[in-house]
Amino acid sequence: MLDMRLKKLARQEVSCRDCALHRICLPAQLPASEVHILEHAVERNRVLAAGASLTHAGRRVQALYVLRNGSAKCSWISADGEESVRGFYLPGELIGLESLAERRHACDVLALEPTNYCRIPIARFEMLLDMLPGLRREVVRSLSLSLEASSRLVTRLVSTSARTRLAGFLLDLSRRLERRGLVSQEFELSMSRRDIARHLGLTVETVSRGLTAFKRAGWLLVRGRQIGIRDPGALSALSN
Amino acid sequence: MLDMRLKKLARQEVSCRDCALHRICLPAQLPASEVHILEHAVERNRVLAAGASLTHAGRRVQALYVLRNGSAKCSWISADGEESVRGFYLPGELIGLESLAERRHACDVLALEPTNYCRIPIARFEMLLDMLPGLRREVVRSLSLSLEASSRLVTRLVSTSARTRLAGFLLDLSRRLERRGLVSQEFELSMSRRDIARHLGLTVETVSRGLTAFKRAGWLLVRGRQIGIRDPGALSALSN
DNA sequence: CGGAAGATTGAAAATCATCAATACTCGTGG
DNA sequence: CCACGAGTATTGATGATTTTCAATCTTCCG
Repeated sequence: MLDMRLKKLARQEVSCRDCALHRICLPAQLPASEVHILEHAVERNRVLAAGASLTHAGRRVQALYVLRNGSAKCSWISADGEESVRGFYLPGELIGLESLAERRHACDVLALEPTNYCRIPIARFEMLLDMLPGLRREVVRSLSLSLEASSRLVTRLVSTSARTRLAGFLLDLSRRLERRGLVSQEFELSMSRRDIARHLGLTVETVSRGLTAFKRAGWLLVRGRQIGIRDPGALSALSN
Repeated sequence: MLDMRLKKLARQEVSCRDCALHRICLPAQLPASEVHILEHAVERNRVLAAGASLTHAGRRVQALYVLRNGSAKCSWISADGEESVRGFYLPGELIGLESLAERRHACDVLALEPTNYCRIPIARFEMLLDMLPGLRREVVRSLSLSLEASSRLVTRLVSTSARTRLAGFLLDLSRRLERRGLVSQEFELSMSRRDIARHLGLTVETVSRGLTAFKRAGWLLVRGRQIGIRDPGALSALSN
């Protein structure tokens, strides 16, 4: 018994159920029996230094990933050398699903801060997919949700005004943090202004000016990367 | 034998294999045995007048759809009454997958021209999903591809210049038509300039000016909604 | 033919990008 | 501990692009 405990401590966790993310992560809706099988396929406690990358665009997909803490950006360098940032990953969000069909990663995923993550080798995952009906449903669900999130992002990007896009971005981030049980009104941006700009199709300067405008309006507290949302209603009214 | 033929004619087709889209549609990569089962669940030969809608945002998902000809737009009316166009569906593209998780449609889908389509009731589809491993793989693949397409759209929208977005839109449309074995250099836009504008986050006027600019540059033939691509290379260079 | 919706074009105003200068932050080494 | 420097962020001035407003033209359908 004690032996078990020590082993558990040494490897931090053995089970997905002990994980802080068990309410959000892939196993959340899975029957216990399937979780038990799935977690044997998961390589836990992997670490990534800030700036290190998880995937490279064009490389073969070897595994799926889930961050346990920290955050990552998903970006792509186009032919002319410009970087476009497709999005940011928060803990519990499954990484790599969109590359399942093509078998090659569509973008670089790069840690924005020191990060722990889980890794699931793709071959074992696909095997399990054929075995576990619950996992299957969860994957379809997860893909479906990603697609919806992507659609929302499109809606946000289509809004012509820079302020609107910025407000939408901040609110989306806030909502995703809230879902993770984190403080959603006060948080620290892990990404640079440049990353936000590249993500929203704006320039660094416009992002910066937008933030100070929100600050002056009393809607936001901004100190460097520390953000406090003071008037979500006003931001929401803008973003719609 | 003759009886069978007549019946077939009367209902146009009974099998997915007889369909003109069999190379692109969902059953394309499916083993024959599974196609056989799937096609019993498909309601064929349904029609939709131009302007009629297939789904309404917020309504429960009853079925998935695939257009057989014609085209549709996927749009969403935001709180302030503004319409944002998430995208356009061409024949063979599965409609409704992104709403699978939420069980409610995320947007309105509306026919842009007189359209025939297939309908698959969602309950039967989900039952088949548990029975047919090939179908499962195809659905995951299809979702994964949609997600990738959505990512590409994001990349396009993030490009700051209006011309760039417009060029990317036209090339994407051309590629999708080509994949369907249709003429990809000469085609008719089924959507209005307003729809294109709402889709790209621009105004009608900017879209119009962009098209005439491309025309003057000799890259495009434009006569109303009739488009001829003369210099795909130039457009492609712009869109990257 | 006439009317309505869609599309184009022009001129003005607003927004955003670009260029440039300055300030802040953080980690490193003196 | 302070200074330095690189990377990051803010701010200002200018110019380009895009929106907005308005007028005209085209197309399509009853």
